[in-house]
Amino acid sequence: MKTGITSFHVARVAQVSQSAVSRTFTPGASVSEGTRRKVMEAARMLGYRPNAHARSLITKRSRIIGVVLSYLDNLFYPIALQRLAEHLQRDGYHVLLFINENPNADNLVNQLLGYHVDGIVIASATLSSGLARQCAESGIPVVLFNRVMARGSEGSVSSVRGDNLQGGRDVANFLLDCGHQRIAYIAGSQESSTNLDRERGFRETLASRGSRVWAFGVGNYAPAEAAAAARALFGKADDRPDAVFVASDHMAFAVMDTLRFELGLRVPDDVSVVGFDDVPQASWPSYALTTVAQPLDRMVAETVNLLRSYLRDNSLQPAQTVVLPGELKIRSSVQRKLAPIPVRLGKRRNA
Amino acid sequence: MKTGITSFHVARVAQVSQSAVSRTFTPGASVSEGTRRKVMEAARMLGYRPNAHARSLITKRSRIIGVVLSYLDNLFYPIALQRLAEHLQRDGYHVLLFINENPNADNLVNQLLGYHVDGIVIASATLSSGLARQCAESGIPVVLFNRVMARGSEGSVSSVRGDNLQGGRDVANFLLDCGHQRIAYIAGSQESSTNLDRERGFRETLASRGSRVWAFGVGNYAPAEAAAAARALFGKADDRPDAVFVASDHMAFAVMDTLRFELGLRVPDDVSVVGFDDVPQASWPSYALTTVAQPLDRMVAETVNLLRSYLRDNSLQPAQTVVLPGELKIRSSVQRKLAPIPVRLGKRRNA
DNA sequence: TCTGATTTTGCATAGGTATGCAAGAATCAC
DNA sequence: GTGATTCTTGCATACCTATGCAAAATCAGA
Repeated sequence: MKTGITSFHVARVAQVSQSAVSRTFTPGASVSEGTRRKVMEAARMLGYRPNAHARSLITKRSRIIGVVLSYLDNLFYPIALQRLAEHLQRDGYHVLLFINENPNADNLVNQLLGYHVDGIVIASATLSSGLARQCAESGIPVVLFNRVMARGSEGSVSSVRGDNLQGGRDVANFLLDCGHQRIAYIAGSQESSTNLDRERGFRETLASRGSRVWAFGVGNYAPAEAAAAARALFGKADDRPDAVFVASDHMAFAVMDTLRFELGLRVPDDVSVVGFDDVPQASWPSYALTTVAQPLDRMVAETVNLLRSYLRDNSLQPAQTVVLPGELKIRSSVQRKLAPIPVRLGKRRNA
Repeated sequence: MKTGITSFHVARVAQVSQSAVSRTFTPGASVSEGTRRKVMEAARMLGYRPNAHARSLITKRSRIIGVVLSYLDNLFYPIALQRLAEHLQRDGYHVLLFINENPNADNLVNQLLGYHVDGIVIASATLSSGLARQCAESGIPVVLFNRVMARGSEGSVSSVRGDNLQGGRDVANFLLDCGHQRIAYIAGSQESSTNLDRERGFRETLASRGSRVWAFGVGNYAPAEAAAAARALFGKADDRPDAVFVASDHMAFAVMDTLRFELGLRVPDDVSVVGFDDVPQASWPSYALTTVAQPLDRMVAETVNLLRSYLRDNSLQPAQTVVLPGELKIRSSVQRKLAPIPVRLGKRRNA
């Protein structure tokens, strides 16, 4: 029962030519109902499956999408990956997974190009932007997922992302509206565009309302580092922040645990906490984390749409940037020190 | 800058034959240092990469491993996937991802076989066992990850898994040793081998020590269903269980949240909770979940080892079953009602 | 310098499929 | 029944690389 059955074997059994077999398995090709039946019957008997490599060699389409990720322990990415793979599978495409362990991913992209993938989705925050451009130059559509190109190469590849800038603004407005005075920020990776945008929107809005970031730490999107940052910011009893915006839910959980179980602080009574992403755990009662929900479903759908449009006519289409609005999910991790005020109304009022 | 550069183009530029180009990119082939340099130089200039499809067409090795998963929201699987991909990448292999949405994965396996993958890892609990055997018959090594074949086809494919049976026993012994009397069980998917083994070890050990499962619910490995089961088991005030073993951490978190925030029960004071897997969250202070740690690293390493041995000499090797011991991680989600007793000592004592 | 051993190189082909082209079969209109 | 039209079919070839084989080049030894 070796896997050496080719279209020629099927052709012989079905008493037709190899072309007929090929056409039977090519959607839209011209085959009569009679031969189609004969071929299908023979193929079923022999256990024949068209060789995808031979097929893509001649059609120049592999029906494979390369996906680059750097870590999967933050649930945001596994869920995105799952949805993406499901979408693509429905269209007959499949995901070839690349884990970007060390920062220099140049070796990785070479392998990727060797597979002649039909498209590339980069959902990692640690890829060099030059690398992404190199992919685009090979004629393969590249979509950055939840990421934007570094300054200077914005126009070279497409990107789909949530509105991190506005998300940061919304958090700032919400915390000020709730009456918080000493607001801290715990950053993600300092080089990632997600963190930069969230931080900028946050800082600008605080400034525009006469406030500022009271204390600052860096978590690098790693829970352990975020916990350490929380210890540093909240360890001393005097002038402790009364609220903290953490650049991702994944870090925010670690921060909350550190505040509660290590430092003996209550959330939200002593400290309010806000996250970003709205991963499933954020809604679990243990955390009930107020957070900016990323429009994950729409992000995946837009990513697939972009790829589809590039694949349909592979003429050089201009790179597109899709920015989708998020939504502030208000849960009980933030204390309302002032009487409830409709969010986003008192925009010019001082805190 | 199209991607149509072949070994012939490189050969012309480097003033050598196409064979020389091919040999330069084939490890171990016979090329002189001079031609190798010329070829590498020309390849670099033209941006040449060997076409993986043409290569696998002739070598009959795709260097692709198909991985079948059905869901990624339980962190156990994304982390396993990441480790697996990293291991394989180091060996020059890559992961082609298949998400098994609907139970009838027959369509899925056809596509898989079409890619002529070098191996298949099935890490999903919802694949039909007949399907797995069909893969094995095609001459492609199959490894079941964290899963065992259904009865009747045990010998057809290899499997790597933690010792679920012993894990269930350990939990039973530990809960009895701690003095619990009314012990409940919330099951995973009733068809999955993981759940069946955990449940069997648990029940048998309870029985051998004169106890039994006091109450029973089914969570199907889904947090929402597990929460519903917890409501049903603990909703009434009289004869409430004093401990519950939940078949996975992922469900156990939902159970703990339901107990604490919906039913107003304290963990572990009112109810002790034990999980299975030891995903990262289990050690977070909010849960501090006592659980059976799966030997994830060793499971991945053994999976890669099995695949490697099959790939090295593709003669038909017998299917192997690797069972790796887990470890009970004792945290604060279980109350010790009796004086501390060394675990696993009083095995024959009645509860 | 010559001989034999060894390494390097090029030629030619195989691997499995899709597809343009022309010929053959079927259908249709009359 | 005939000619025009559309559908099917088979032939031949292209896609790109790896590799067996034999010729050529290089090397070692005297």
